[in-house]
Amino acid sequence: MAKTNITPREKDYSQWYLDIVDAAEMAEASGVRGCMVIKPHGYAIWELIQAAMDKRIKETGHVNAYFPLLIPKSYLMKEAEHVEGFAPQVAEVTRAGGEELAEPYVIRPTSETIIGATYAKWIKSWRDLPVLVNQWANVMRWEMRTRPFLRTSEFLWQEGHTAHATEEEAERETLMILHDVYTDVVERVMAIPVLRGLKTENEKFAGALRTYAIEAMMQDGKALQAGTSHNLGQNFARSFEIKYTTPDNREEFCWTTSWGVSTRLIGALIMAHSDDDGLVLPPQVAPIQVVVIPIFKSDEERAQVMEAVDRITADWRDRFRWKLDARDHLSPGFKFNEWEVKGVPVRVEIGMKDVAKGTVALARRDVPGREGKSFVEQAGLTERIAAVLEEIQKALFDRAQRFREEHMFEADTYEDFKTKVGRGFVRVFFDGTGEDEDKIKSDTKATVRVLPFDQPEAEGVCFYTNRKTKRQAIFARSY
RNA sequence: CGGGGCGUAGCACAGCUUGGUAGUGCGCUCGGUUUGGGACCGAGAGGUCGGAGGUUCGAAUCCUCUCGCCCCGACCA
Repeated sequence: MAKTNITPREKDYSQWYLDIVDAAEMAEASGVRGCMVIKPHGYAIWELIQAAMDKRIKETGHVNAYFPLLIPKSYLMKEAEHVEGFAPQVAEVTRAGGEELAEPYVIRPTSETIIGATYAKWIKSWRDLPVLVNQWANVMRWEMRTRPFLRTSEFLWQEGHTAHATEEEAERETLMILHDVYTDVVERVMAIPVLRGLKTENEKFAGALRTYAIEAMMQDGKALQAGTSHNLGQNFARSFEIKYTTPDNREEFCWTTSWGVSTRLIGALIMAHSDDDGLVLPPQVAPIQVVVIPIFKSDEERAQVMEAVDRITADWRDRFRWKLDARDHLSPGFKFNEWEVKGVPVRVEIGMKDVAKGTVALARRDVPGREGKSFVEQAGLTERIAAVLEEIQKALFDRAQRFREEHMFEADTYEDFKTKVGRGFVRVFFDGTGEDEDKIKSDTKATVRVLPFDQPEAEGVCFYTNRKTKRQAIFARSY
């Protein structure tokens, strides 16, 4: 009998992804085109990511607030580049209360405009700055083609919006979020290594001066933009008249930023770590870190096994997120598979043999099969599990990093580039224009993911234009 | 919006060509036996066959219209 009904990655990566989402009960289709129901297991993962992000957002001086779902259409129209970028994706509300509205509302695709209009009222003096606000919200962008978590018409995210007195301060904020919040959470909590850098003009946020991003590599060698941080310059400040009076009584426009990560991170989590048996979760974002499966035949055995379970789990309450699976109509084998598919990092099996020997069976999700299963003493089990959870967290990051290194290429010529770009990231000297990027994209489906922060000292030759340049870019196909 | 496909039980599908009692597997309910890698036996519940119209003695099946969904391509956190 087949172990799972999950399509192997090698056969069809895209179907594998959909199968994982379904089998692990993370999300399902809804009655609304392009919108998913996030099921409890998927949502619990989101809550853990959210908690880690929220903690760091607050530690870095920001506060949470909430702005409306609906935005007057005229607001969206104010920033020219912004309108052009978002107009095709915006849903509008034209009727309410049984009547045609005098001015339509748009359902927010992002909140720069309504927050800009608000900040114009909040900010009068240099003493009011900086304004450091974040909101957790849903947004809607009408997408032609959707995939659970990776791209849905409605998605959940956080969007930070800050206003500053100087360009330098806004730039510092933009980079601080990228490094200290986004990279920290994605690498340390989600165990996904990221590349950091600047987006090209082609790839930046509509209305931004500059966009910085973290990019993660998926197991099929494609890139996933995992978070973006924008220095908006004075673009929105001018459109919305976000102005302040300086200490020497001059009126100046503010410098604003915005930055966000979304439920797409759950897609990254799946595609970075999971295998053909199901979801694999880093312990820090696992809703259940340890599952205990008791095994017994008679009521008498049950009593003995459960007594041992109570004993070994007595001090777990504040240590682990754990669950006892005592459902007695299901076989142990069924339960093993079910919790594996759902990505639970550690499984403890305990039956009569263990009761007799004072042991348990301990299985690691990141090491499938017999290899990941060992028999350990009940004494000291709590500490042992704590250590194993840390090992798994580290092992997943190391594995993902190794994978990325193995799929990181360099290319000197366009021909060479073409042979490599389908397999991973390609780092090249590049001084091409936006038109060149478009051409490369239509030829190869690859785009500049980032102009990495770690640029070389030495000059090289652009792989596309053959001109000398010091600028390097990382190209990849992306989600 | 173009190209392709599909709507039959909670899910996956067969039945349609050639009209005649609506089926199979999984799941679900009940009873019993089971339980160290997806247990088994028995009994049972569950359907306006996407919708509307038409042809016919009779339509899941044939015809017309309609609605919805999925996949592939053009947009994107």
